[in-house]
Amino acid sequence: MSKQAPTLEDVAREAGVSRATVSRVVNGVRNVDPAIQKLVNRAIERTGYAPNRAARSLVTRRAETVALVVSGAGDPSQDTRDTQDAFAARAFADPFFGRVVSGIVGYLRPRSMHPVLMFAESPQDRQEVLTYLRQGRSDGALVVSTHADDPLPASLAEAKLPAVSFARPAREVPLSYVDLEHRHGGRLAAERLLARGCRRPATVTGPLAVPASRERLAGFRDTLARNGHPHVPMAEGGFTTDSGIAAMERLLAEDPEVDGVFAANDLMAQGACQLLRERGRRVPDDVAVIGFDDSVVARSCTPALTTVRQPVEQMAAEMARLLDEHIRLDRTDPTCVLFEPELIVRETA
Amino acid sequence: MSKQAPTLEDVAREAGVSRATVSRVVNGVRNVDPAIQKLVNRAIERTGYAPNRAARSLVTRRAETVALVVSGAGDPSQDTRDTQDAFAARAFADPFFGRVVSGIVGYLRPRSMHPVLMFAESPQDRQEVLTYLRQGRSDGALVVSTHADDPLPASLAEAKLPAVSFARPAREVPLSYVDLEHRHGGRLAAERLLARGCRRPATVTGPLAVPASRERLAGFRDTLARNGHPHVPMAEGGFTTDSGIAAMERLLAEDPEVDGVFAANDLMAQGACQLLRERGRRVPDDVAVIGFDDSVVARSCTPALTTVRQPVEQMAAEMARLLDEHIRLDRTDPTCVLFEPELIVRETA
DNA sequence: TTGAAAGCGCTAACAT
DNA sequence: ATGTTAGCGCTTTCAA
Repeated sequence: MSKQAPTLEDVAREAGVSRATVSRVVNGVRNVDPAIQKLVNRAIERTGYAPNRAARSLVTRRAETVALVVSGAGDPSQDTRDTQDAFAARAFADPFFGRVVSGIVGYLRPRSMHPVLMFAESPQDRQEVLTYLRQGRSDGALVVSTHADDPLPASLAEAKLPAVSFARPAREVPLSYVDLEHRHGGRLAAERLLARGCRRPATVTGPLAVPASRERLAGFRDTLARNGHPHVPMAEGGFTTDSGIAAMERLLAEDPEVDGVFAANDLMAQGACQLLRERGRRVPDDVAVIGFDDSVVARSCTPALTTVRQPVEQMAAEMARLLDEHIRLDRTDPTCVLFEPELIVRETA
Repeated sequence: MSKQAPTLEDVAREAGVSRATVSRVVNGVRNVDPAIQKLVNRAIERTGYAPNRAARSLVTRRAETVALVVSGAGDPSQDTRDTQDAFAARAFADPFFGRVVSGIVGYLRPRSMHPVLMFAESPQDRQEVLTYLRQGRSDGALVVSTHADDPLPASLAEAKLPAVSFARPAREVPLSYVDLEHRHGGRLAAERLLARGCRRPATVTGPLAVPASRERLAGFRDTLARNGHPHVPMAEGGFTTDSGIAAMERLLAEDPEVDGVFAANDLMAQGACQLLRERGRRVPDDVAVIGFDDSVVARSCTPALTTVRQPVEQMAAEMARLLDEHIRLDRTDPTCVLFEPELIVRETA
């Protein structure tokens, strides 16, 4: 820098008061004479003062920053640079992630906290996250796991670092999380198909390693079983459009007469619709399709997707709120907050 | 915290050396006796020491953090919470953004620098970004503008804050940037269509307010004009699949005989393909389609998209490298780095 | 209500 | 090669 940034000292001199007083004004502490307050504010303006975060953090012990960690399964063998890059891109490919960020930023920003983006795929990566937090670079972590057996939540809990996870950690880990009543979501989908008079329902599931996938499936199946459908054809997908296409193809091979499909997310539902049309089925007249999430594609694709809404933004905001609470209260018992899904009826079912 | 985090002092005591020596070991400074080094490292391990970032930043004047700013047009009237949330989600909806993040993280991470995510849509937001940087919370900014007339680059330049923009700032701003030779990209697409023997080419452009869109169009048009196609039907899109569908519909209305389409990004190309098939055209037999970007959808959609590749990850990494350089050299002249597009031939053309 | 002063944990210049 | 020491800019008792 050509010119040194102005410090509290400079402002104090300019205003003819002490550092402490300026600090009080800056931090909005009461017990400051309004006249002096004005004086100081003017001095701040004149000098163009901006408080140095490092100095403040050093004493407050707060970074006013949280880590937003996208954490994968963590096969150590895959730890190449290529995979890592792809990992980041893949995470962002799902519209789901944009909504998570949206909700988090919505909460953090008014509190002038900021999210630091981190990707953790390998054990080293995860170690780095821990070190990062222990250095106080961020006050806590918001974790979005892409795999069921992500070991990060456990490490975080063990290190007693403030953290909140999106979705319940797979193993029993004493960590706060927000989640959806996935089972209810599956039930809503089943009920809708039944109400439409579907006689041959089937489902495209998410990766069965993911608990959410299993629960959506369970809710769907149980409801159908209770209504005279003991066996429901299913095909596992990978939450991508492509995998939805492939899964639908298998479903059609198993039962060419399917007339109702529940896909465990919108991307796969979209893929299913696409394949059905290619195979000459009209949606929803021949086959009804229900998605999950109510992501942006649900609204924008044609025909518009009937889907089970997951209030991702709200969930993400709640995640941030919980973390904030843990940080400020310095230690809180693990809390979990569950959200209810909602059926959004559009054109496909 | 129940237990105070160990400090340099603690480690020094444990190892029986001075703070300075521990600091040297931690920072890998030479001139340290290997024996003592070992001693210190053991002490670090025993105490579980992690250097406090705030303290270090206070003296080094580095946050080891950069702001990754997604910056919009900034109509002050739209400054509602809803719009903001949508803004974040929208930015992430484009696979382009995931690639940018990928490239940036790929560069930053090995240098243990971290990106802080920020969205700037309103004037207040932009002011916040400036304040944030002036507080030293990040060492510089990587700016991805979603609109041509984004005023942030100018403010950054004026404040002499280290910053690099993705794409040339609209007005003449003395700021570093990386960009693509968009014109060449348009030319590649035109040449491909000509080589295939297309006689009635048309194009779906990006938003014409975006310089990149205009340049791709210019390159496409100029090349065709030089080859006997003075007039080329065009329809403006908005870089989304939907807008691609709508634009293709208009194009078909203007000339039902089109046999070659250049779309200014892959999402729109995908939309165009979709509509063409719905209208009974085979792709590429009846109509050839060329996209732009070579994003993940290009590879995954069927038929796979022939497209003009933009090396987004490399560009983003270069952006980070430039910023890093500016930060370390403390002041560098604005630099621009241009990348060359490349035609990727797949199935649609 | 305001000021003086201690100290947060670290790096770096200087001394040894 | 190692130790001593002076701050970095801020918040926060404690006095006044």
